[in-house]
Amino acid sequence: MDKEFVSEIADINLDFPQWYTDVIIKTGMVDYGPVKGTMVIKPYGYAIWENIQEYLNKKFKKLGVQNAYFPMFIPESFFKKEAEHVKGFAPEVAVVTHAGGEELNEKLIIRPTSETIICDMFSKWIKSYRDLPMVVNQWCNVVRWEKTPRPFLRTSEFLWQEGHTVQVSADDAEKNALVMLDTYEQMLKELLAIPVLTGKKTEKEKFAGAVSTYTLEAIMKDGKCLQSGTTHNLGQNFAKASNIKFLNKDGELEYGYSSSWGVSTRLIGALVMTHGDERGLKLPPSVAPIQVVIVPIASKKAGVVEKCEEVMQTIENADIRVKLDNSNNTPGWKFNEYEMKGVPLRLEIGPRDIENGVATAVRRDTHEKLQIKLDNIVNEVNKLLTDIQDNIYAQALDNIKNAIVVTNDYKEMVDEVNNKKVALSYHCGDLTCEENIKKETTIKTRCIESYDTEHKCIYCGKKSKYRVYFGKQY
RNA sequence: CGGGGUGUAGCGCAGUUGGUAGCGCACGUGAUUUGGGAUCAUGGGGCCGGGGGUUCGAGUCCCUUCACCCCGACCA
Repeated sequence: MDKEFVSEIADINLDFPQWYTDVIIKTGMVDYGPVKGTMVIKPYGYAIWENIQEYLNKKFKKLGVQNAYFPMFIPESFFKKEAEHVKGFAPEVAVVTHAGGEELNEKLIIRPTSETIICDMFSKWIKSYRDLPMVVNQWCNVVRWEKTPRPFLRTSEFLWQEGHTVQVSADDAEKNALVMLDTYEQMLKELLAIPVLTGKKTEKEKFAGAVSTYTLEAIMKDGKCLQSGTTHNLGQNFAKASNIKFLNKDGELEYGYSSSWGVSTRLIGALVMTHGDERGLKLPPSVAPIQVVIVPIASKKAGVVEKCEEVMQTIENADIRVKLDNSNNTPGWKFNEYEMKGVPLRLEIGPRDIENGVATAVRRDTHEKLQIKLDNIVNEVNKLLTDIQDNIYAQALDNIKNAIVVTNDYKEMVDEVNNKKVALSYHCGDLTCEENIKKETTIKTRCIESYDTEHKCIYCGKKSKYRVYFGKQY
């Protein structure tokens, strides 16, 4: 075969949506469920989710987060307590009207998010400032009846974690939202190798019922942005709706201040579209279900299978996720298969390698082929995996840098945004800066603003925060 | 919810003026193979998305319905 690889997925440059669908289906991450908008997360996709869970649970424990579980059915009356919340979610909730063969007295909402039910429980548990902060997380499914579903990116039912806290002060609630934003950013960087732009959502786009919403925006290979996580400072809005009151140090009764934050299985979609290439998935080693695949060459020749099994054991004992593919498929088939599945490192072991005391290693990220010594295999593999992880992040960072345009010229900014690029601009956000407001309202794209950095306003020259305008979005 | 498209074997498709349901891949079995998607032999697999019509006869024509995909408006 002349071709270096054989592709059974659409061309990433010609048809990105089809490429995405092909990749997630053909790598066995996901399948369509029988109900519109539902998906079956298959073992290869679920393993990624498990790795995300493992990472976050460790981080959460260090931050004093406790895991718990709340019911998925929410009484309609609970749901209606917070006016903005209802307005925001009503169009997409699923409602149970019948159960046990009878019509229910009170309809049950299937949670689109759990603020209302969790806050109701909190109101029973919280009496004093000594009970605070209350910090609880749950891993669960939620249902939002979306009109245009896509696997991982937008499904009628999806998996996520939702953390909910009650704090003693407005300041603490705000701080918590930012600490969690930071935690997510670290996770995206360290585990998924996805660089993000973080910022505060505009009034129009913030969470229904929140005081402020923070977001992490990742840039996909096609230039569109994907919201990859959010944290919210809910102020006293939900505390008032659910009657969460505590006695403060001065003996006064006060409403609590709450926050909430979540990331979902959408992260898997982000992973695919951030790193993938013409061969398919490209997974960072930290999150890859299979970090190393061993492909035996001429496996019927004496000693090959034995050597492969020995190497696999050695690597496995070092806590590296390794797979030995002893199937009857040809080596070429296996090369293509595991490249498509995004396995970061492939080890080929055949008679020639065994004779030389080496394995032929091929990197998924650079396609670089090198010989590594079998008697030092664990160190060599670990070194390569670390290097691959760093390189994949660097590549993604390059992409994002290329996508961003920093401009002080309004027209240029609009052009770039329409051109699917991401435009960074500085302005004061001051309602008295008329020119700013007038111009801004003509941009119809997602926009987030900084919450901690000061620059000069491009309109009036005053010290200001920056705003990031995204082109098309998922 | 608007615009476009597709439904025939697990997947990808063909099916002529309406006349016995096909091909490739995948799958089972046996053998030979193995450094970029192997070869031969042999075998299993179908309510042609659903419901109505027209007809001696419908995968094919007509009506209707459902599902899914893509592009827009709304959302993690």
